[in-house]
Amino acid sequence: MKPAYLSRIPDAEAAIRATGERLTQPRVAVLATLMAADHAISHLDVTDALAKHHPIDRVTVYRVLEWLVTKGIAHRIAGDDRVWRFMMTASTKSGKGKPHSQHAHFTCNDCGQTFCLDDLPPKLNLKLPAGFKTMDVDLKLRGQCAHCGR
Amino acid sequence: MKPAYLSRIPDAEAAIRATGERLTQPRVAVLATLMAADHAISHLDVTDALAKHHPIDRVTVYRVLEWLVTKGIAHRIAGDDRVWRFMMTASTKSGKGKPHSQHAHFTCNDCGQTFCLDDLPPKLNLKLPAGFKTMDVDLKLRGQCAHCGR
DNA sequence: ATCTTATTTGCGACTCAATTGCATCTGCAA
DNA sequence: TTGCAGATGCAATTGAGTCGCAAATAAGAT
Repeated sequence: MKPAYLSRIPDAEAAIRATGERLTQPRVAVLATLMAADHAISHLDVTDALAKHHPIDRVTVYRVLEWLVTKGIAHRIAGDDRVWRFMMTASTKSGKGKPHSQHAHFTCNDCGQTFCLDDLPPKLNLKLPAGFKTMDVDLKLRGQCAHCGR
Repeated sequence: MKPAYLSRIPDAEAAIRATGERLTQPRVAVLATLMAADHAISHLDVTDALAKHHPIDRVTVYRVLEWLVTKGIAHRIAGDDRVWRFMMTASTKSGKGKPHSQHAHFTCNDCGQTFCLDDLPPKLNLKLPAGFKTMDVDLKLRGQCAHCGR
């Protein structure tokens, strides 16, 4: 069976071209891998997924991932194991708009996968102490995902 | 001027005694330091704070901090710089009850300090995808704190 | 189609928070 | 006071992420 990311290569190329910057093999491969994932993945997940058909240096994976974040194509999640995980931004998935500054992540205590819950939160009106100004919100949930729950 | 944590030593001793486990100097010193902090602090902050009067090995600080977390006295926050920071749980502060499973942290983009916002959220009723069960909620805010904002 | 050049990649070395193994020490109860 | 399970200190190790630099390459210019 072929790796799932192969089918996302055309999409990845289009997204990278849209940035106006260089279209390189590592960028295409990493972005396609990210597009094929339905949950947040680590740099190591990316490296492993590409090892067979598109081997890429670890450092390059780090740099491409970081580049995707600065372009607003992906976003970075701090895991409980001190490992960064990356995921397509919801806006990129739907193909338009800028990165959502407010979103929720769900990490399964059993399988360890992190999912991005795009629909949440409907609206949380927080009352901060006087003088505090919020610029970014990140809501993290831990529990049991649908797959591990049954 | 004396270190602020000295005045919390009696409180720290009482809290440790309440766990029914051993009362040791490192545990008292680390917990008193945590009690004296109004924001989340790293293991290095603890080590430095104690360096003069109660020098403690780095590894012991790590272990005591982890022990405090398992006892529900403190909780651990994953920072954006891959460094763990620790803070008293709200329930411990008020002196009763079990660790709150739902709380908010505010990290200042300017000074880098992380504060625990106990009052929040008033209530966020999340609708998860079918089959997902939430066991823990962590809300992280980033922005500008009251001190840096003026 | 080939050349030019700014960017990007790969590799090795490095940083640093955090962890582990183990010998020594110590709080606490008998 | 003593015995010892549990805690501490120290040295070595792990592993994610970063840095410097030479080699490779994408994309516009010739």
